[in-house]
Amino acid sequence: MRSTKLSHNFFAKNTLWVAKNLLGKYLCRRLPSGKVIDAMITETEAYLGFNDKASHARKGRTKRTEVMFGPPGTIYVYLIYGMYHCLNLVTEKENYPAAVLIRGVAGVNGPGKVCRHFQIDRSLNNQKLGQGLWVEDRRNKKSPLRPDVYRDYEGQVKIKYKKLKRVGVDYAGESKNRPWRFLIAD
DNA sequence: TGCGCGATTCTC
DNA sequence: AGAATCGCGCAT
Repeated sequence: MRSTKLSHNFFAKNTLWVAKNLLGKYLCRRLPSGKVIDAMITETEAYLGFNDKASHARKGRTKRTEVMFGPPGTIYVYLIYGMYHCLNLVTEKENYPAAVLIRGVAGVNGPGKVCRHFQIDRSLNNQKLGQGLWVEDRRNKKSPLRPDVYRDYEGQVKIKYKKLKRVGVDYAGESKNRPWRFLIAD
């Protein structure tokens, strides 16, 4: 089976493109015990730029958001509601605040539960993808396609996805209705 | 130094 | 609908 670890270059692109194209990829984690676990990414959300009123970076560079200004492929983990961690992957170019929130993987729905499943906490914050955490593209041209996967006229593997409003950002004014949540269509 | 809140989840 | 629970950002 062909399996390629995504390079940082993959993340140095338009955040909406990254959020959409992470669907169907595999999130992989080397646990502290050394065991490697993985699951297919099924749901993402994009947080994009200075003018996104839903983004943590809407207030600019702060101690917390500094990581969102870092180089693409950086891991951003924060604690929410004092008890859940959320995993983001930093996108675009350095000094531009953007990231993709991993909202769900196969069998695990919800960003807090994703981090619990993968044993992700803030010790990974500001680290680079690669050692303890990485993403793989496991397109296998010889395996039968799932119902949510198809090929375009050039034979490229594509994934059917839905575009919806982001969750939990009602405070975000004009940004709250942006369709920047992506999930694999069932 | 203090205060209010949140890119959530679970229970009632 | 309400609770749990705490680091961060901003006001004092």
